[in-house]
Amino acid sequence: MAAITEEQVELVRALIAAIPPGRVRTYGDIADEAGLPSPRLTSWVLRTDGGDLPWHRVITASGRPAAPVRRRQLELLAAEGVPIVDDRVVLRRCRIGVDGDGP
DNA sequence: AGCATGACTGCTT
DNA sequence: TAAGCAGCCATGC
Repeated sequence: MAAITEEQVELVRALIAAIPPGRVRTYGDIADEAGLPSPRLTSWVLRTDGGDLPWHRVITASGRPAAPVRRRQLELLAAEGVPIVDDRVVLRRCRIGVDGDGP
């Protein structure tokens, strides 16, 4: 029996599904919102149940997509209008839940 | 029971 | 900016 409940997993999926086009969120943000004890659990949910979810809208805090799918994600994100520079997503412009205070 | 793995993050060099 | 290191939690062997 996993330490996390089905409710938590469901919440994670809901949060990911709620991400609007042209916007992205990090694993850590989703984990925090869903109440997961660690951002690694977000990857776990995505990897196991992410079949019907817009997984491409979930990226690492580095602004770089996950390794096994990074090529795919960059293409999908770019198609949605997400600003990408040098194979990297511009989080300060498309990240949700955080307001870029500006440089 | 113990060790290795992974779609991670933050801090330090 | 990039690279290295430790912490993190569930899963698989």
